[in-house]
Amino acid sequence: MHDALTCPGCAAPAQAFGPHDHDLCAADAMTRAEQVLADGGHRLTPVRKATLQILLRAHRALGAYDVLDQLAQGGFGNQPPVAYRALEFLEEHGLAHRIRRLNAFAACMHPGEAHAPAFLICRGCNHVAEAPAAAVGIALTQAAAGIGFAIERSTVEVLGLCPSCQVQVQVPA
Amino acid sequence: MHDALTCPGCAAPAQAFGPHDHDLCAADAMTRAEQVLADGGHRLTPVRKATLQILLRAHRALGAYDVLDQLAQGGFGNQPPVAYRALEFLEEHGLAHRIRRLNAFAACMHPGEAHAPAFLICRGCNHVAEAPAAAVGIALTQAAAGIGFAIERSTVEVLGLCPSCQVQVQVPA
DNA sequence: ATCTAATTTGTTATAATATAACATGTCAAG
DNA sequence: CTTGACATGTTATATTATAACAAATTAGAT
Repeated sequence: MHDALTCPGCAAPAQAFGPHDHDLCAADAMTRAEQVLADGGHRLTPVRKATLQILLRAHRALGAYDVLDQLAQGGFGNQPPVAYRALEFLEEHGLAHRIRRLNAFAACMHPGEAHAPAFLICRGCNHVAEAPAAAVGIALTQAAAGIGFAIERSTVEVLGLCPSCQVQVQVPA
Repeated sequence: MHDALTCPGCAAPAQAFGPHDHDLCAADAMTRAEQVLADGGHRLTPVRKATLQILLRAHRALGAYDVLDQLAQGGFGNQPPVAYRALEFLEEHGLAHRIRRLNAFAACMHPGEAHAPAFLICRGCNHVAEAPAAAVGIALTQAAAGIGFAIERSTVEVLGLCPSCQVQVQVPA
């Protein structure tokens, strides 16, 4: 059910939906994750590290139970809270993103950098890409400021068709 | 669990989180809903109408099972698909919005008008307001166009504190 | 070193949300 | 007044998520 591929921020925008060397863009993510956590005085424990590695290796958005299966295979607990806790921890610290439309989670490829992620979800190939959405964040902040609302977290997700699927797939999922 | 108040588009932006006469702004919604559906050759059947009325009267975001309870009390079926089908129908036709962060649904107060809704969810008082987000839509469209992605539906939700809760509530939910 | 307090992990159980599949009913067009 | 499309009802189950508590581990204080 969860076959949504993703590599947010992994390539330049123009290549986000194209092929690229995921190992290269993911290689550094773990290191930076450790830095981010160390800076904040938090720990990248075994389950958390394994969870992040699962997301990084998957190179796509995974459901919590998909992650749980892989954690269990790795010798960790096999009950839902094991996965949910690790995923929530990663999200809290900006190391993973939750994609609500898919009930799924994806590794963040540029932890530490402030960013309000905007996800482009292709209903043709199920790829998920993170768009350069600084302008979106600014527009949102301004709209909120207009009525005195203080934004803390944002969810920006769009569903549509990526370039290649615009040619091949025209039927709604 | 679902006590998220909402009245999207019901008042001017500055009053979105303030008091206002909901009956006035909701009064017209049903009429416009009927027009929108008639124009498209669709039917506002009893369950659908009842569902929309439930959302309008609630004046807030309701979970599908909350809606279902009220439908059942109104003599309709009491099984989940009854509510989900009506809610999905309303959403498809722009008469209701799904708020994914809350797993909830809210009536749209200005059906027919093209709009990519942006919701402001206050974690203090659970109010939900729809922000004037034309700029957000434009920014999203441009970001997507930059990589050739064709947007079909968008989800824009932010969590934070509304003006009054910024004074009273400072503790995360 | 080792005690203590806080954090983390594991487990049990269950809650909350959502959909598949099929039977029945309704409605409008021909 | 029949037929085909659409809508509703129902049964059953799938999927996603959390509450509550026990056991283990870790970091810091002494």
